[in-house]
Amino acid sequence: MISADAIRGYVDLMVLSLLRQRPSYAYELAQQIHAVTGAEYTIKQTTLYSAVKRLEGAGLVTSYAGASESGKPRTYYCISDGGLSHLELKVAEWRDTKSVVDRFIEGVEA
Amino acid sequence: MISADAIRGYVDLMVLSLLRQRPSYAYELAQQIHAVTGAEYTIKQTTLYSAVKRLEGAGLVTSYAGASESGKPRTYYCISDGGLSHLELKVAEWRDTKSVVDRFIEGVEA
DNA sequence: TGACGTACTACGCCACACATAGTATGTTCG
DNA sequence: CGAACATACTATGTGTGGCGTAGTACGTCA
Repeated sequence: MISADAIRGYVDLMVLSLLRQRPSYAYELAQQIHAVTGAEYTIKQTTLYSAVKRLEGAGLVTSYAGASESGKPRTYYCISDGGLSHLELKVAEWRDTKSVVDRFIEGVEA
Repeated sequence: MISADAIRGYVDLMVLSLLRQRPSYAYELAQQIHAVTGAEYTIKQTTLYSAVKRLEGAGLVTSYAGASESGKPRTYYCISDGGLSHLELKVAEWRDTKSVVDRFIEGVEA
């Protein structure tokens, strides 16, 4: 089980990388995150909804009104060009962070 | 350069892993972090001092009054047994987090 | 003598993940 | 038939951790 503290700062990266594959809506993104993490991390609804709004406010995703199969309105999100470059930056930073943290824990038996 | 957001949540891990090797004091820990990260991350004094106090409050490190070469008082910190087990837990969690985040960014060119 | 390095403290801010709570419709099943 | 459950989303507030800003105090060295 992965704590919120451990994942903090990487929700945006998760959302953007999912939206990079195809447009989606918040509720589905939550399910995908659950699935991709192998149920190791279950994002809270509030966390995810505020994340997508933050990303939209930053121009990294765009939204459009769609509908579910049953006709219920549903908000879809789509990654923007800015979102794509942001994602690449974040991925690069993630790689740096990994190598740096790993340097500290070398020699620590887990 | 690694942002504070990227490293957030891992300062404790860095400090504990340094103290695992030998006792040290806050100012030196900051220099070590700078060195180990290859200057990619420079921790702020306030961040570090609050981190060691937090760790001490949690019983993960103990402190003792020492002195610098010039005789100036200096506070040394030493990892406790609790700190060692906490470090191992954090390292395990870090490995989980790495594999989970990596699953998202597979296929993203950096 | 004054700039720089060492060693540390105090106070407050802000972002992000979360807690808690609620709305509203659709589906399923006993 | 109705009650639980899933879907899809909103509103408001809290807490933690890293940082900004600021200041203290001593030592060394040019």
